[in-house]
Amino acid sequence: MNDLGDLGDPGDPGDPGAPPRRGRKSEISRGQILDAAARMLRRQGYGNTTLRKIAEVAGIQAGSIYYHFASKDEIMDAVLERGVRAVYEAVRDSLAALPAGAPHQRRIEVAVVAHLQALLSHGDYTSTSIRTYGEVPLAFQQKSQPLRDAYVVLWQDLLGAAQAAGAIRADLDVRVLRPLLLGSLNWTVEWYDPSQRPVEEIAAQAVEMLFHGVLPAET
Amino acid sequence: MNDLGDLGDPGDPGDPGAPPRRGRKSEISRGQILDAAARMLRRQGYGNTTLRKIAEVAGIQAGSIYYHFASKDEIMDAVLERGVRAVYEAVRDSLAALPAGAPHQRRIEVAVVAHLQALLSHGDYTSTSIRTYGEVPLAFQQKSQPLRDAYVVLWQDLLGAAQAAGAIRADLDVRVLRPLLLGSLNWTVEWYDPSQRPVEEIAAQAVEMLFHGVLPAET
DNA sequence: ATTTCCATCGAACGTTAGTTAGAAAATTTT
DNA sequence: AAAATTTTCTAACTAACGTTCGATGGAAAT
Repeated sequence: MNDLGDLGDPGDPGDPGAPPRRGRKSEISRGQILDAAARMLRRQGYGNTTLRKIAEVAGIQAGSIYYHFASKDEIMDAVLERGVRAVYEAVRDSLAALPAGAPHQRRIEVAVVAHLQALLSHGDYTSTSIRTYGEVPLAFQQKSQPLRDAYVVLWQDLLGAAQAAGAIRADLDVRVLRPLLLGSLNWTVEWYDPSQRPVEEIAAQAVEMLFHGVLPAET
Repeated sequence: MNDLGDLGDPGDPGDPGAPPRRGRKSEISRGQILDAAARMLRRQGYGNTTLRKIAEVAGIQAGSIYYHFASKDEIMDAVLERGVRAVYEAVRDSLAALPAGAPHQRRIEVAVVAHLQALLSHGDYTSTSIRTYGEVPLAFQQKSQPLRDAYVVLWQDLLGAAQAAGAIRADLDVRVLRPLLLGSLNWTVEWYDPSQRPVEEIAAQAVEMLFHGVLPAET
């Protein structure tokens, strides 16, 4: 639910005994600001996204944002983290939902589908966290770095275990395979159009290509 | 040499009889400005790249930039176009250098290698044209659009012809295959580290995966 | 040595950015 | 309904932005 709660230090002045009062309206505005920010960040990047434009989209005044966030950077941070987290948790959970001892091939397939699904359905947050991450000041690249690293490790383990078990060709370097695969998936945010094809179709073809390649079977 | 000459409309006021004077120093500064701009654009995106920072990196004063370029947008434009052009021409030329009637599989392999090679060796220009393109005002997304479209058509034809000839599985949709493949290659600008592996190695593995997939051969 | 042109500087312009703070409006509590 | 609190607005500040322009340095041409 409150998938932002664990980074909301600013609203918590160090009084753990006090319940969060009553204020309900605040949550709504906060959400609208984040939605507006994510949308603008995705389309115009970090430097071109101004607080005044975010405020306009969110339907409030620029100064009012500071009631909810301490700075522009804090908004960026929240959007970025939410994006990675959505993808990370989707993949992690879909793997956990698999019966123990599921074949490696099936695990990889499930992870690919979950990654794509999360990426393309959470819209602006995930797209932003992919497109905008590289151009954001190092200071808060580092903030979401642990989560990003954990995600890399997740895939590395997944693929590494598969190769160790003989489910992936031994002549391929998993350290190259992984970024090539994830790059292919991540790039979909640049071209995928939901009105053209369902996500499942893209996912299915990606899995098919990944496993068997594009050459015709040699019958 | 002057690989920018064919887009240099601004410096060409419509007097084709006049030789370009003598000014040689100007070309140097112009190049330094572009290099600096490409580097900053890649790292900080469009909105965060300021003329003053570009000037600082180029070793001149902010105002001096206007002797060489009419506006900030013109610099962006030049960097962006140079990036796509480098990749487009590399792939086109490497295909043209192939003996007529080369097998489809070989043609695809050559194109992949050329794309990756150009992408990762031209550094900041190509990276910028990939990372920054999406967040730039529509006004001059359109300026390099024809070139980008031409590049898409090139790949579409390459892959389409291969499939028509039976060199690519008939059950795959080339309209999905193409962006998945190019996405995989384009994403390398985000992770590739020249000090770790030569480009050729990445290219070789990408081709191998593309053709045969990651599953072990069923012997 | 002087003139001529090229390239750069330096200081300023108007604008807009993120941010702040006190007043005003909504909302909730009593 | 009044009081207390939460949320928003308004108006301003400073800093930095892209840009302009006259003055200035330096190299080539006379």
